[in-house]
Amino acid sequence: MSAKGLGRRAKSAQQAERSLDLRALQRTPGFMLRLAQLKFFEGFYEEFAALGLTPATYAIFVVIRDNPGVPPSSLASLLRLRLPNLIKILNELESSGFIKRSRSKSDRRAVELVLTPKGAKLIADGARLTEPYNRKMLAPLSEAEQRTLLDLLNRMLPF
Amino acid sequence: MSAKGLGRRAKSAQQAERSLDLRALQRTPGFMLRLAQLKFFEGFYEEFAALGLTPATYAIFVVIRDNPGVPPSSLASLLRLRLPNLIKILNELESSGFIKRSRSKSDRRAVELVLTPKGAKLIADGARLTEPYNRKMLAPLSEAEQRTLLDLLNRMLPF
DNA sequence: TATTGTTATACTCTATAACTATA
DNA sequence: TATAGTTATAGAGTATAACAATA
Repeated sequence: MSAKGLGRRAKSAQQAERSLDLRALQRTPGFMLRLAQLKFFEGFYEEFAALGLTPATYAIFVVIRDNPGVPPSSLASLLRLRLPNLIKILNELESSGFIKRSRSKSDRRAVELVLTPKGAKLIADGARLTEPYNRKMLAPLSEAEQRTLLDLLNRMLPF
Repeated sequence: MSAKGLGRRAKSAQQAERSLDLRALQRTPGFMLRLAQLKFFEGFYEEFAALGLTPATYAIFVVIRDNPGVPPSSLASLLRLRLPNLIKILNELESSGFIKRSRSKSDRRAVELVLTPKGAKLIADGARLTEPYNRKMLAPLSEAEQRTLLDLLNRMLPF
């Protein structure tokens, strides 16, 4: 995914768009969710680019931080990633020294994931950017509305 | 994108997940928006597969239907697609006989998009599936909450 | 020279199949 | 036989560069 938005277009094209009838899409929750997610992801790349974090690695770090020893299979299922795709990311995070893999003593097939001190530092730095970033993305809404939105999203999902 | 969800996993893995601490992600709007969008897209592929519609082609048909003559550049900007990627989809829709391209008389660089009767029939059939599909996706919310969610998403976006 | 549409192409994300090792 | 992890690989989706036709 890219950090850049769509490029600027000619004035005439922008004017043509303003006069279009978009009411059907505005009443389409799936389409509006896609736009909202794009906004959050594009904003994320801008805010967290200096740390090298992506939405995916951010979520991975958070879950391992709060659940040391979590296995890759649980992580993949929670984050809605296919296991082979998660493994590729974990390989990079481990070879960069952010996480460590070890085998479970009770079941030697199972892998236990933990953050290294370097990984813990990275997500701690990232966590400091999180609140201002979310505030910026949700700026058009009041604080009560922001809480409502988050509540409705949680209730929509089997999470 | 696939119509299938993640496969079923072993009981022990599911139990391990239930005991995980996910509160940080649940308070992360960008992550919850991603999950919500995945739910809508996966549900969409299930409901609209028989018609051959995807979320992208559905939105394209709706905008052309409500704005006959809309140019590809406006369409791409509205739907947050890059123009070259939209062009590929338009090529398929035109060669399948769903849309028609013609050159503007006032500016012969500009293309004007319209639905053929075949395309109009397809989106009319799709529109009939839309309300039950949205109701199913939003089932955990009351009707007032569904309206609130849509309103908050609209207000979050410069749309 | 700038704009619209288009082609070619590369890169990222996501998906499935098949393998290893443990149980 | 079944499960956890891994590798290899193919397929969407999305990105940029460069070109033709027109303004």
